[in-house]
Amino acid sequence: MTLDAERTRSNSSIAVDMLRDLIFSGELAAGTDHLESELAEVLGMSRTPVREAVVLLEAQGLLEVRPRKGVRIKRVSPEDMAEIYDILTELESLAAETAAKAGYTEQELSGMKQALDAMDEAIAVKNREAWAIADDIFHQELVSLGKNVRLQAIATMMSDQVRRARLVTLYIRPEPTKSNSDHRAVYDAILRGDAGAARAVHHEHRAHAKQVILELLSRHRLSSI
Amino acid sequence: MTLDAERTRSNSSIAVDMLRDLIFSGELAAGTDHLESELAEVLGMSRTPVREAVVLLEAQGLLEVRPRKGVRIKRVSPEDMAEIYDILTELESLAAETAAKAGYTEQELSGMKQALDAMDEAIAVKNREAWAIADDIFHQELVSLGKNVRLQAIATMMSDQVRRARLVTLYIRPEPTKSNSDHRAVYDAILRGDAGAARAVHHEHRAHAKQVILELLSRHRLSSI
DNA sequence: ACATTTATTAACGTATGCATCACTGAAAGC
DNA sequence: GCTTTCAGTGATGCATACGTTAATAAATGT
Repeated sequence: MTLDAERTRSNSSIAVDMLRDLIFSGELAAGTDHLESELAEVLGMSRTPVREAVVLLEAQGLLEVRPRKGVRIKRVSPEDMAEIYDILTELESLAAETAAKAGYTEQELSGMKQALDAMDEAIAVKNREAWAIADDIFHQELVSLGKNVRLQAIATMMSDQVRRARLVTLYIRPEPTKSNSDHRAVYDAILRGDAGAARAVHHEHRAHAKQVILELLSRHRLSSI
Repeated sequence: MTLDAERTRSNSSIAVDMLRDLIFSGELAAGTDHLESELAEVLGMSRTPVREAVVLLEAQGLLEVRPRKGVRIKRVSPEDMAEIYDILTELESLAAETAAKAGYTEQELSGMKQALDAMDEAIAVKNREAWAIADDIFHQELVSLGKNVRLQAIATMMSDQVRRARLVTLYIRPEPTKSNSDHRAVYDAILRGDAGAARAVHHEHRAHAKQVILELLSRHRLSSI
C-alpha cells in the first residue's frame, strides 16, 4: 500500500507540477509556443485547471500567455540571469546571517553538512550532475535555515527560472572547487554563530558565481537559454 | 475622448485589480471569508475570471482559498511583518546600491526629490496620509531606479501585504521626522554615486523602521491586522 | 502582379452546468 | 440523555459550450 500523503490533489496543482517538470526537463523548450488545448490533452485534463496553472506559472515568470498565440515558454537572457542572481545574492545572504544568529547545533545543520560532503564526493568522482543536485540542496537548506517562508518562496521561484540555464552551463563551467570552499566557509560561519561573516562570505560567493556564469554565457555567445 | 490605453482588458485582470482595491480599502476585511460566487456577483462577472484572479492573489499572499469555506482574506501577524520587512530591507538596499552605481543625474532623480519634498511638506502640515503616500512613492522610485524588474515585482508584492498594517500604525507611530532625514541621506548618497553609503544608510533605515513598527504592534497588542 | 477588402478559421476568455465531497442537522440506537 | 449514523445541502473543482476577435486565406479590384 502506497501511503498517499494527500487525499486527492486538485488537477490544477497537479498541472502546475507537471508543467514545471516539462519545462525543466526541456520537453517544453524555451521559446516554444503551446496551445492551452494541447497542454490540456498532454496533461489529461480539461483546459480549466490548465489555465489556472498557466496563470500561476506566468506570475512566477516561467512562461507567458500570448492570447491566440499560445503560451510561450520564457527564455532567460543574461540580463535576466543578472537580475535573478542579484536577488538570490541578497536574500540568501540574509538567510545566512539569520541562520548564524539562530545558533543552530551541529545536529540541526546536518542537512547542510550532508550536502557539503555530497558536493566534495561529486567533485572527487567528477560527477557534475551529482554536484549540481547537492549544490541545490545546500542552497535550499541555507534558505530554509533562515526561517522566512516568504524568502524561501521567492528563492525557489528565482532558482526555478535559472534551472535550465544552470544545466547548460554545468559542463562548460570550471570545476566547482572554489564554490565548495566557499560553501564550507559559510557553513563554518553559521555553526560558530558569526552572522557578519556568514552574510559576507555568502554574499561574496554568490556575487562571484554571478560573474563566472555571466562571463561563460558571454564567451559562449549564449544570448538566451 | 478618454484615450483608452489598452483595448479591452480581460475580466480576469480587472478582477485582480478590483479585489486588491477591496482588500486594501478594508471592504474585504482581514480574516473574513467570502464565497467565490459572492465575489463574482460583487464584481459583476462569472466565477471563472474571479477564480483566476483568486489563484493569483493567493500566490501573492493576500488571501487563501479554503475549499468549501470560501476565500479568506489573510491577516498579517507581527511575524509576517518581520519577514516582509526583512525582505524589503535587503532588496531595497540592493536597489539603492545599484541606483548609486548607475550615476543618475539630478534630473533623473527628480521623482525621488519630489517625493522627498512632498514628505517634508506633509510633516509640516501634519498630514500623515499625505506623508504615507509620498513615502510609498519614494520607495517605489528607489526600487525602480534599481532597474531590476523582478525585484520591483517582489517589492510591490511585499509592500501590498503590509499596506493595511501601515494604515493602522500610521496614526499611532511617532512623527516620521527621522524617517525623512534617512530618506534624504539615501537620496544624497545616490546622487553623489556613493553606492556603499546608499546601501548602508537605507539598510539601517529599513531595519530601524522594522523595529519601530514591531514595537508599536507589540505595545498596542496588535497580534494581527 | 500587387494592394486592399472580405471571409474563414480557430484560440482564448468567459459563462454555465454538473459531480464530488465536506459540513450541518436530524434521526436512530444505546 | 448521549453518541453515532445517515441524509441533505451547498460550494468548489472541473468539464464543456459558446461568443469574440485576431490571424490567415481568399477574392476582388486596380
